[in-house]
Amino acid sequence: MTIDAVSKEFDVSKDTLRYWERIGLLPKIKRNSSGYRDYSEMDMNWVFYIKVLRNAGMSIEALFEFVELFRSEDNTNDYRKQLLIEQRDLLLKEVEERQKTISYLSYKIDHFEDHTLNYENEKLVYHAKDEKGD
Amino acid sequence: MTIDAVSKEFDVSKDTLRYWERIGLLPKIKRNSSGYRDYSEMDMNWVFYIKVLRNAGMSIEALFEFVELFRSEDNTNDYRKQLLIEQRDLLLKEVEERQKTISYLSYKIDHFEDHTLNYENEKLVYHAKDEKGD
DNA sequence: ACTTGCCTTGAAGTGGACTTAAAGGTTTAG
DNA sequence: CTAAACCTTTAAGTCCACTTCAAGGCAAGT
Repeated sequence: MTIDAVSKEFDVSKDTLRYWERIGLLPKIKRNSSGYRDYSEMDMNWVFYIKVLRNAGMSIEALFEFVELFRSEDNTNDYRKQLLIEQRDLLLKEVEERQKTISYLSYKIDHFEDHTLNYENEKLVYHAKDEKGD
Repeated sequence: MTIDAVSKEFDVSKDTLRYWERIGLLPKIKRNSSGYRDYSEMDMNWVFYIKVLRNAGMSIEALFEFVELFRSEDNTNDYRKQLLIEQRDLLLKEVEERQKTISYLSYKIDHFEDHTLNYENEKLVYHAKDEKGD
């Protein structure tokens, strides 16, 4: 598959695909007789994988660990699975943080009329455990 | 309150506090006789507010709109409230995206044994709940 | 053959959000 | 009084993740 097709298939710019390959996130892509990239099925899987995890906010740095672990022979599946679990839990924590801000904003919206900014009160609201307290 | 105290109270570096003020996210902070910053209660409210929204991933750009709207006289509360709602909904969407990746990772974890990377299948998994697809 | 447009590379540039440096004034402990 | 430990400013530097540029090779239409 050509770089243009892959770019369209996954909605990732051609430059980004070349960049990911250059820094080693993607493996060296095979070339056709003209030196153009020809992506294999496996390459596409990696593009999908990397895109999903990048979209979820995983850093390039973290993705290196990921990619390395899944490519190297001398790692057990248990270890790989553990990494997946770790990354999921990391994402879960991040989502929890976002949720806190969302309910804080909801509080501000619901109590808009009596709102005068007061960080001491709002700190309490912000850090209140997920109880729909009014 | 001194810059050092504010920095500690909100866990935001002094440099960042000066930076936020310089670019206009924070108002001009009053100075004491030595020219040192002396943060008022209102200033602290803004620090809290900005910190919460930054932590939630809101860009400086978006925060400008926010701050301006809440500072200017000629805007109705309705308009301000609308902005809060918009920002909350934006955050909600982002969280939904993250959730999708979380359940995708959960799927990968649960089906680890029979896993061979295959983006066509996994795309389906990833977009399972989200009928629209791309 | 020419033109248009896609592909290649390495290097340099961009944008966002700080962070650090340099040079100096102020406060406080001994 | 002196030195450490604060504070001030403006300007330059850093980090991340691309993105754009420059110079050229390859391919398809007319």
